[in-house]
Amino acid sequence: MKKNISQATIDRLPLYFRTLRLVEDEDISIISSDELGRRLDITPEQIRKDLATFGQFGRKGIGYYVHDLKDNISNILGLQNRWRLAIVGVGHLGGALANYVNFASLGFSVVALFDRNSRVVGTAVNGIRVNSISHMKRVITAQAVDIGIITVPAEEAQSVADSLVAAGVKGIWNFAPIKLTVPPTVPLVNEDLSVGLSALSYHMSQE
Amino acid sequence: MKKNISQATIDRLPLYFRTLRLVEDEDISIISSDELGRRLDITPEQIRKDLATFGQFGRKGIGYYVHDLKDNISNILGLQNRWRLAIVGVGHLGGALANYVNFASLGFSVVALFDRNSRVVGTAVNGIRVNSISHMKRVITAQAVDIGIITVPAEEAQSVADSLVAAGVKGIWNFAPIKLTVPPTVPLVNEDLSVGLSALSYHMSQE
DNA sequence: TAGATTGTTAATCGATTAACAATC
DNA sequence: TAGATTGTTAATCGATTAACAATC
Repeated sequence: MKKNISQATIDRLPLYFRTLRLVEDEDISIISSDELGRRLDITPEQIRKDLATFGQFGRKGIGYYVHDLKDNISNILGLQNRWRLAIVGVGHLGGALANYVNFASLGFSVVALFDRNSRVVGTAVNGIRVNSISHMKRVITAQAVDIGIITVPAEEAQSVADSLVAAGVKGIWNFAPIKLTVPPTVPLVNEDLSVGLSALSYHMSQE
Repeated sequence: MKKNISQATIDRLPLYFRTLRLVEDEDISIISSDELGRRLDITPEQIRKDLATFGQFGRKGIGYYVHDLKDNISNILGLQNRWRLAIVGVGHLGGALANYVNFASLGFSVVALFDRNSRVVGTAVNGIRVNSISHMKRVITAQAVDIGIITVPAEEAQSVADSLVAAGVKGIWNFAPIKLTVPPTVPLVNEDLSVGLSALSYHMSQE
């Protein structure tokens, strides 16, 4: 499928998904774009437009069936793939991500950990043994890893990205504050935490 | 100052800042929008437009003085304020943020930690003692905390946000996957990690 | 001077918002 | 039927890109 879907729309889908799960837990079976918008501070028009990009999920005069819409969004986001994750760099942040419970509830599972430091290799985090980076290719193949998460210092990030690509991962989630170069066939999402914090600082400094 | 500056522009400033620091370390004193754009995969026109929003920092025919531009961006972002941070929720993620070295290099310092769990209260993380949430107001005042970081489960996040606002923080950085309601005078930035990971999943699922 | 490069104005592109016909 | 609500088209708004005069 090759439509032109904006990143803004894609980034709102997880918010819809998250809210539909909460609504479902409240035993509400139908929701309007109005109510969904109210819960997220997003206009109902925006929500209908976003959803209409992917199909007709609602019923005129009624609203959206919560369970159906949730499943549809899950499929649009590709969550049914139950992606397998590897974390490279088991420092504080990598270790925290290895323990992050919200991933599991979205169908992701952490199946491999890597670190360069021989003092960390061999230890276990959340029940997962830490491997040496030098064994990356073998372990990633054996564990059928889909996504590589980079939580190493910026200086090492490009070399880790290269190794991950060579090992055959299908996507990269990068926490290192540096621009990575990867083949266009490998989707890359950057999660530079200092961007958000700096933006907050900016807003706090205004008037 | 009350111009209408887009969030997209604000989010690019930390990238410029980060790159200027690297460039400065390479002992390069002048850089063109072209070279800066090449290093970040951003068009030079975009960079000039972003910077022109805040003033005239370059010299026609020459480029930008790296050190000056870096300082100007730092001031625009309000980093000279050297904000003081408190982290509420010392689980894996909160603990990782308490140890995150990149914050210090941007002028932020973590000065207080809070947790609800009495087994965690009294322990120290990165040399900082964990306080009970019930002492939030007193400690935040005493430590002159500017920014509250929320790393508690979603169910507790709104109540923590309310307490932080009541205690007088000037801004909130929220990692809990839930929409928070805060007064318009308190800037709020959401850092929902599952958004980025879900977006990656989406892109990996396309064709 | 000739070449390089900014700052700014104009043109284009894309995303959001508004309006409303369709229909439950 | 009357009221509610979607899906979609049209209008608006805002951000990016292109062009170029100014000038180092």
